[in-house]
Amino acid sequence: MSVRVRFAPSPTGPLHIGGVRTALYNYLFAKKHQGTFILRIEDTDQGRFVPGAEEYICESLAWLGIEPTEGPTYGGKFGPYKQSDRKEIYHQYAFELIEKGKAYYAFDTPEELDLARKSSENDSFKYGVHSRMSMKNSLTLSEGESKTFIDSGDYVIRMLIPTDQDIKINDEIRGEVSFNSNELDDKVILKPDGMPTYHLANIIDDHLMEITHVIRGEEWLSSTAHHVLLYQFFDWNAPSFAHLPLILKPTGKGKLSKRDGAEFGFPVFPLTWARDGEESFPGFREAGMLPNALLNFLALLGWSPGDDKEIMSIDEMVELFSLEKIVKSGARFDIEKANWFNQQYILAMDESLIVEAITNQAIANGYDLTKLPYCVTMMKARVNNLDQILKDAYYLFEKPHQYDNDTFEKKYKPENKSHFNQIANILPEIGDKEAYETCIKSYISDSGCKMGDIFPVLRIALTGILQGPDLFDTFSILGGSEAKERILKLIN
RNA sequence: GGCCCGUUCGUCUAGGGGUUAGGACGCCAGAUUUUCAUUCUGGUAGCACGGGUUCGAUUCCCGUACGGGCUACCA
Repeated sequence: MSVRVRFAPSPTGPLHIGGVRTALYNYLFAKKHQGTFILRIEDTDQGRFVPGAEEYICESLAWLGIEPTEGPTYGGKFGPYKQSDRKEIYHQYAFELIEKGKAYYAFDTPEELDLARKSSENDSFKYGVHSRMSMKNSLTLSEGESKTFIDSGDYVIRMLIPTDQDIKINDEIRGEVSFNSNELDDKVILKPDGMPTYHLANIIDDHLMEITHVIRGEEWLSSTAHHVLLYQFFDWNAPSFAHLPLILKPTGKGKLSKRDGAEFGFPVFPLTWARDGEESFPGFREAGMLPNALLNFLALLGWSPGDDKEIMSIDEMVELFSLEKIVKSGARFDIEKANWFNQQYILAMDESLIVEAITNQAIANGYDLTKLPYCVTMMKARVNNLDQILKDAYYLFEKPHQYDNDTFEKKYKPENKSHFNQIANILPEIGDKEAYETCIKSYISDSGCKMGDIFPVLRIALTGILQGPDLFDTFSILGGSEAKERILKLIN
């Protein structure tokens, strides 16, 4: 049987970075086994539906290069791939469970359930084996009473959890995990609006779509017992389960979430999410992160190939990937390491592609595009994300905004003023790095002044700061008259 | 609170009954560079604790502690 895995996000907003990793692992696993990677949209909660979220998910996967081959916009013969389009299917199976005596109607109002919870100790109320007979449902009410509720459509369907049963799950990552059914609640599987809950929809779809491996976050581990039971109710074979460790906040206190980006100062979404009248979130793409660097970093957050290999292409990851190598414990998100990966990818990237990538930014700033290739050559080893190049090297395109006065005062000796004037005057109008280097160095040796007195000041004159690319490269890209102007401006 | 899962340098991890416990990020130092960055070299730092099992446990078992997840008519 060929491997079929699915990534099943719900369109409630932008796709979180943890979701991206789940998608990645599913993708790697599918490719590794020449299987199929499927996208399924889990939009059973109409109240949480966010327009544009589905498009965002697809765009993110496309940007990262881990696209599904089956899904809403990708086609496939197991559709529809959006759960809201499968409502009737779930109905049919929910009623089948009622007929089989594996589920029942419940009529308790949300207020009544709330009350039951609040009046229990520590909110320990559970709608299950010990409490269902004192609640309002088709098990406790007369047939007539039940029928009245059912006819009015005011009901939910709950799964009937068996008593005293051990449910064992053989997780691909964690090994055997077991639950006792007495601790499980009678989960709602069909809501009053006619939509299924995640639990029902999920197992029906996985079965119908012939999913062989369910690879998802650890937050699902607890409810897997319910899912296994549901498979048993239907007499279906359950797929294999693999529950991934969670990606934690940098502090380790809790899983990384939506607003942690603002809290810790880095994106937690692949693409920027900005909608009118909505809270917006920055994305890695817009922050200058390369998709393969992000993937590489994410892959290693919870998995390792078993040796010391760290920089890997997607193909290499596919080759090396295995569920057994996935780590069991949660991993903190470390932006420093993500930046390092990005830097490595920038260093290895073809320079013409970098130029291409930052051209729009240069146009927006009104910069001279002919300088871009040279600028990239000079700057690429000095940044760890793409949009930092033009931010850091703005002085190659416009006059310095400000000067490092402390250093200037420390390095500039008024008695050298004439030397700077001289240098400014002998600069060739155009020339390569060597031309400027020869010109200035020979002046220095002829005049007997010290490099240490001259270079730092020239650097500040040209760029405003002390650190940056090679001084003579900077002269070359700026040209003689611009350099002269900047030198004269500073020393006068 | 209950149930479930986890715990190797600050972080991501390799390893696994006998190892100088390995790598990477970060940090520190040195080399290179007119500066910064890159690159290179070196350094810092770890098996949560307590009991077993064993000739020997970081590794296996049991507890404890700590951390995380779930505990909805959300996914």
